[in-house]
Amino acid sequence: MKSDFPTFVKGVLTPKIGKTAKLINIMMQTHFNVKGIPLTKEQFVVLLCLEGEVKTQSFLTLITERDKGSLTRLIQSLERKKYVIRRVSEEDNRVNEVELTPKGSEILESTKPMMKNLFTLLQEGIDKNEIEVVSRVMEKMQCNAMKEIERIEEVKN
Amino acid sequence: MKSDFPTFVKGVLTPKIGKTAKLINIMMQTHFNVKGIPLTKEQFVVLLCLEGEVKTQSFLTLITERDKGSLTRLIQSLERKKYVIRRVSEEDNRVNEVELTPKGSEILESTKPMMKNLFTLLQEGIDKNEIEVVSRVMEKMQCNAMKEIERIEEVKN
DNA sequence: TAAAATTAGTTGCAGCTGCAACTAAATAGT
DNA sequence: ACTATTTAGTTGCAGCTGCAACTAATTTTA
Repeated sequence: MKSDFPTFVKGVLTPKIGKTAKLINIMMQTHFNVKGIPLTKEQFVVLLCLEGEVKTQSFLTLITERDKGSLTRLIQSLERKKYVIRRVSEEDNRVNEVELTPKGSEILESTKPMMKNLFTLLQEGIDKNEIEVVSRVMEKMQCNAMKEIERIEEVKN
Repeated sequence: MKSDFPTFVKGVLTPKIGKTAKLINIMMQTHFNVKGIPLTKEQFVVLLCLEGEVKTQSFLTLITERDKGSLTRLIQSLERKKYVIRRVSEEDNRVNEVELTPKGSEILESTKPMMKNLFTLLQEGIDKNEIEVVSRVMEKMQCNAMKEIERIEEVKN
C-alpha cells in the first residue's frame, strides 16, 4: 500500500506494529472529530477504565501504562469538562479517587457502541486463530520489552 | 502481568497492539537516554529513512505516516543538530530535499546495530510462522483502518 | 518517637502530534 | 495569457508524552 521502512527491518515486526497502532489512533480520533464528540482517544480510554468503579490515580497510571504526570493532566482535562470528579481518599490523604460524573457516564455510554463497532470492523477478514496468535505474540513482546527496559534501567544505576 | 483494560474489549486486539507499541517506544527511548545518544526515536527513524538516499519532505511524510507539519519540525530538529541538511530542489522550487550529513551518517551507523539487536531481542521466543501471521494481520488491520478513515472523511464532506 | 525512606500526586520542561490556516510555486483549464 | 486548482512546505494552536524535581503524607527503621 504505502512505501515501507528501510531494508534492515525485514522480518522485524516493530515498525509494522507501530504503524498499525498509529493508524488505529488516527481512526479513533477522526471518528470523534467528525461526529463532534468532545473527547480525545486518551480521554475515552480513561473514562472506560472508570466505568462502574472509582479508581485511584496511581491505579489508573498502572492500567493505562502512562507516566503519572501525564495522567494527572489527563484527569484534569476530564475534570474541566465535568466528566469526572476527584476526591481525596479518607483513608490516605495522599490518594486521589477519581469517579465518573453522570455527564461522564452519559458520554461514555453513548460512545461505547460506536467504538465497539470500530474495533470489530478493524478485525474484519482476520480469523479467530490468527487473533489468538497475535494476542499471544503481543503479550510475549510486551514481556520482552519490559524485561529489557528493566535491564537497561539497572545498567544505569 | 499488569492489570488489563475494561471488559468490553475481550477478543479485541486494539488495546494490546497499542500497549505493545507504547512499550517498544519506551524501550527504544530509554536505550537512547541511558547510553547518552542525543536522539529521539522519531529522529532515529527519519535518519534511517535517509540512509543512502536523498528524499523530499513529502516523501518522508508518506513513509513515516506523519502529518506534514509534524515532519517539518522533526526535520528542523535534525537540522539544528547538524544531522541533516535541507536544499530546495532545482527542478521544483516548492520541494525540499533532505540529506544526511557526515555527522548524521556517523551517528546513524553507530546506533543501527544496537537497534537491530533490540528488535531481534523483542522477538525472542516467537517463532517464524507466528511472525508471519502477525505481519499479515498488521497489514490487514492497517488496510481496514485506512478504509475506515477514508469512509469517515467522506461522510464529513 | 524521631529520622529516613517510600508513596501519591503536581508542576516545569522540552519534544512530538494532528489540524487548520497560510504562503509560494507549479500546473491545469479556459 | 490568466485565472483556478493543486501541491509542498511552514506556522500557530492545543493536546499528549516522559522525565526530573518537587511537596506532602505515610510507613519503616533504628
